[in-house]
Amino acid sequence: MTIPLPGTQVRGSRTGKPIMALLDLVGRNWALGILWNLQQGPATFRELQLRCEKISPTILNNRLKELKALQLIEMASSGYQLSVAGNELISIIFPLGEWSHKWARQLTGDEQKLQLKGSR
Amino acid sequence: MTIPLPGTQVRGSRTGKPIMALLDLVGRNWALGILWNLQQGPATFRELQLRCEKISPTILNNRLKELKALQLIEMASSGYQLSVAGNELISIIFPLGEWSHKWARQLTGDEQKLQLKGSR
DNA sequence: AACCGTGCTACAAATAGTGTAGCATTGTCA
DNA sequence: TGACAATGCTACACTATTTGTAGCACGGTT
Repeated sequence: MTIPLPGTQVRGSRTGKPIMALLDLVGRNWALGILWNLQQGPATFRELQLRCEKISPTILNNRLKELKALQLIEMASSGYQLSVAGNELISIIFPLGEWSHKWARQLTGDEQKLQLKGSR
Repeated sequence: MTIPLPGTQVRGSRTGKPIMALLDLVGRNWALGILWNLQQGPATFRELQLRCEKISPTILNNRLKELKALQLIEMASSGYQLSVAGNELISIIFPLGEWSHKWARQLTGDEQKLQLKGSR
């Protein structure tokens, strides 16, 4: 998979509008999960595997490469950690944590309305 | 693909913490892109296909089903539109639009440091 | 030298996404 | 009424991505 560098053609946009590059990036499985888990502090490769419960090393490595190339994370002696930009990104997204609880309460409140089966 | 209902086991978390369900959801290709494009107002299925430049009807339909089940969008006479919750989600994420420009400028500024090839 | 723990790769199987074609339904309008 | 167009959406074959397990290569320790 190519790295969604803003300004180049990315999945979902030939114009390469930065937001589209960003949405391509975060639309990749685990990308946000990795950043989210790095909030708790730097982690080694294996530590990250644990924090992300069920990530495979292949995909962890792919995402790390992409996030590194896009300068959202960096490797220090203590392991992988958020870069300045990565921190900014996470802090924008941070309110999602609290919002998701409210959303979850609302959803399970009217569970009976959901069609959970046959989603594919 | 199963719908990442908070409270159930989702990709990346057996505990089903709401934030993990949410990250699973937005980590799916096009999920955020669809919500983003709905900001401009309601759209029919075909209109959405156009706004999302290159989405296939199969995946558009899958994402719409998921987003509907999770009550982030709803269908009205004018087409698909953001629900109240969907609007909240998007407004949290909205600052990403501006941030992505800054990020893009910074990235292209030190382009020579990137290894763009061989990312996979 | 034998033993860690590390980052990371190989590889086959499973899963997800793409792109084109087109079906079924509804609403127009002659 | 019947041809036509637009809609939501599915079929299907192909390709791309992810998963999960195994394990290699390297740099410390003991």
